[in-house]
Amino acid sequence: MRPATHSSADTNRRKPSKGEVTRRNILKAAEASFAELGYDAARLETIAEEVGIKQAAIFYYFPSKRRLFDELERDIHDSLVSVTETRLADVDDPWERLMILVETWLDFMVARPTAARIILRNCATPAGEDQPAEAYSADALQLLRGIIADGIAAGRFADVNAMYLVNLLSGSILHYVCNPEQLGSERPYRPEDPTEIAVFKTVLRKTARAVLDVR
Amino acid sequence: MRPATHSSADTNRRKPSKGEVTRRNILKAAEASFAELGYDAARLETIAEEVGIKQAAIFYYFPSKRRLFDELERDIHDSLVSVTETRLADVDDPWERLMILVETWLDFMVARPTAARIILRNCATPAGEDQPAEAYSADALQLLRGIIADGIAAGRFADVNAMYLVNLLSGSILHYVCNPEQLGSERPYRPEDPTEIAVFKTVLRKTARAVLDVR
DNA sequence: ATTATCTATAGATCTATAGATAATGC
DNA sequence: ATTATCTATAGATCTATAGATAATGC
Repeated sequence: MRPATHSSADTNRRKPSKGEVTRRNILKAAEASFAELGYDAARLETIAEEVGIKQAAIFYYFPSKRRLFDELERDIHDSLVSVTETRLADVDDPWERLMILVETWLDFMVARPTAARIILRNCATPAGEDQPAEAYSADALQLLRGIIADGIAAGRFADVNAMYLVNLLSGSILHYVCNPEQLGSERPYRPEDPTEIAVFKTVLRKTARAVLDVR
Repeated sequence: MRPATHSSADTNRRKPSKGEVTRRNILKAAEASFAELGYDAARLETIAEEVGIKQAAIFYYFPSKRRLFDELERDIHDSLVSVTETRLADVDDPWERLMILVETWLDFMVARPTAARIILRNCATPAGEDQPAEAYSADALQLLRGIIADGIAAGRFADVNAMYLVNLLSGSILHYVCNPEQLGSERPYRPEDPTEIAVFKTVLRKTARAVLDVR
């Protein structure tokens, strides 16, 4: 028998059964492995070991490695969209909304760098017929595009293709989180350092303001 | 017998022997495969097929898959540094130098999107003991850092950590090239379209100016 | 002769399945 | 009983080696 899908069971706070705990631990360990090594290099053996079970036990919870990965990606993007929408709920001004979105994304990636690495790897992979890579990130990007469109419609933003903002803002956010370890011993700044984050937010703000000709 | 390394032989223009041609074809096919699929998912079988030889023949030219990949990466970064230095040769003004560097990098990545994807994948991979991931990109990044440092020293640029510029500029350049296929059917812009490139260069220029407080 | 390529296959992994067994909770 | 996990292994790959053979160029 397959364990219950977490869909509604997870939402209602209940005593998490042993299986549910294991399932989440698998997802967590998988996220770390996939982020560090990429889909193909990541090994189910290692993931299971991290959880403290045998490799074959993973198949009790997930029908295949690919499905495990897919669920992970789904969770990452759903979480991002969800937290962004929450923070945007009470704000109307396009510029404020844009700033909140950018800061939320940065905070999210800093708190969950494994997600940033997985998304970055996705960006490197051209979308094929098998992999409609857009699918997962579409909602998040739509949020950003919508804000830009609103700002332009309201005459607050210059008429710029949202694509450039996506590349500039979300691209650099991902790099902010993923790059440091790349940059060697010289100045290994800590992306989770609050001071560093604050400075980078200022940089992002200046960037958006310049590109969108705000004020 | 191993074939001659391409080091000096390549530099002096000679009749390329059959082996040299095959070697280059392998590198080219490997670059396409590694870019599309990543190191682990890429298969030597596919690469050989693309070249028109059998998989085992690759080992006549390269001692291992890893070495093949390493040489590729070396070539990508050497080419980037080389073309950048050439274009920078006669320019002194820090701001002009920065703009030339950024435009050169963008042109390079647009002309060689496989390189962009490979670099992007590298960024996603945390540097381990085995992989001093910085090694290859160090020279290119040092070029950018040097220009920023000069500009700051000359009082032309605000005193900003070069890291932010790296994340912002090189990060978004990579995304500009790699992202489009990710963004689905809505507006699949062509990163190699000259008009698109010109606009994006303007965006990058505005960004750099804003962050560095130029003029 | 030397250089380039092929065939065949060893050896190492890695996912996934089958069936047995242990732990849990009503 | 049901849920969770284990052992054992089939089956599919994939890199890399060994040794044979074909093509090239002096």
